[in-house]
Amino acid sequence: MAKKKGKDRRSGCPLNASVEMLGDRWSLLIIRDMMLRGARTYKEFLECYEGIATNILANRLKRLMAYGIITTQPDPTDGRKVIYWLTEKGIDLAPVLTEMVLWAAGHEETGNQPLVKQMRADKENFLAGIRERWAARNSSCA
Amino acid sequence: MAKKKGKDRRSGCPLNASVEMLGDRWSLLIIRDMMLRGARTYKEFLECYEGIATNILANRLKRLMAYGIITTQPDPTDGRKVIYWLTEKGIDLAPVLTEMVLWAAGHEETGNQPLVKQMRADKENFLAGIRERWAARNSSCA
DNA sequence: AAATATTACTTGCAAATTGCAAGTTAATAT
DNA sequence: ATATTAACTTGCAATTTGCAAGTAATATTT
Repeated sequence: MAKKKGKDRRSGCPLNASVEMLGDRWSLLIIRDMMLRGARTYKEFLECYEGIATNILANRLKRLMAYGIITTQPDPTDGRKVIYWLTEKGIDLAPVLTEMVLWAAGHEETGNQPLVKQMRADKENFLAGIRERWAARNSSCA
Repeated sequence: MAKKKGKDRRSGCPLNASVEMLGDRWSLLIIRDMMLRGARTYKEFLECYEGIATNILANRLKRLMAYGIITTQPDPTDGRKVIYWLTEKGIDLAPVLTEMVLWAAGHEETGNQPLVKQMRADKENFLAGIRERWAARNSSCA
């Protein structure tokens, strides 16, 4: 909730905004877990095996909300849980994530080759699928 | 030159590699300055108006080199200067940057609208242009 | 209904990273 | 010869991170 200092001098090129919002070690991974793995609760994020610290997770979720990339809603069936959703702005990051995955896969030995293959084989179709699943989930809980 | 701890537990999905290499406030901006603005020397990076600290810049350049994203070469006409180049792996990040710019432009008010328009109008062509200029520069100095 | 467990956090503190200012070194320009 | 420039490095304070240990509000179990 600080982050007020360097904003002005980095406002020239569009990429600055993206880096401001996503340029850290965790934000994109959280978004990936929501987009690709169906993670929706705090606990699920913690368990997504990357070993993020709980205070950092809380902080990043707040930031992503502040940037309008995710929203929350209490779980109607369990009052303890909070459900995190990708907003439209959030799901619109799918092409970015896809290109990042494809880039890494093209230059490193990476895991989850089936996913990579699917992305490479038909990117547009892959992206359409992601958005479809997102829309379906959204409509079923609105 | 540290960065040895969390590597193992984040090696499952391809995105982890990308975030490991690029997930910070500066790396992508440096790459953008090379790709889009023709920055090639230490001084040019410092002057690219984002206000990066000089020690951080040195550190990030080292990291990007260690990851094979950039290389160096002494300037043949001025022994003080070091020229930084994007490798093929580096220029392959163009689609990632482009998607990031387009994403931000679609959801925020961002600067450099002409660039955004060009990207949106014909993404493939825009990317081809970037790669072409890169190849041209490379061949003229190899 | 009381005790236990779960979920989503917060807090405190040490360790690592960042940012700023001020060097340093080697090569060029004057 | 002297001053300037380019590419860093160093020292140190401030911020951020990561870990361990809470806490508060439900839900579940006995």
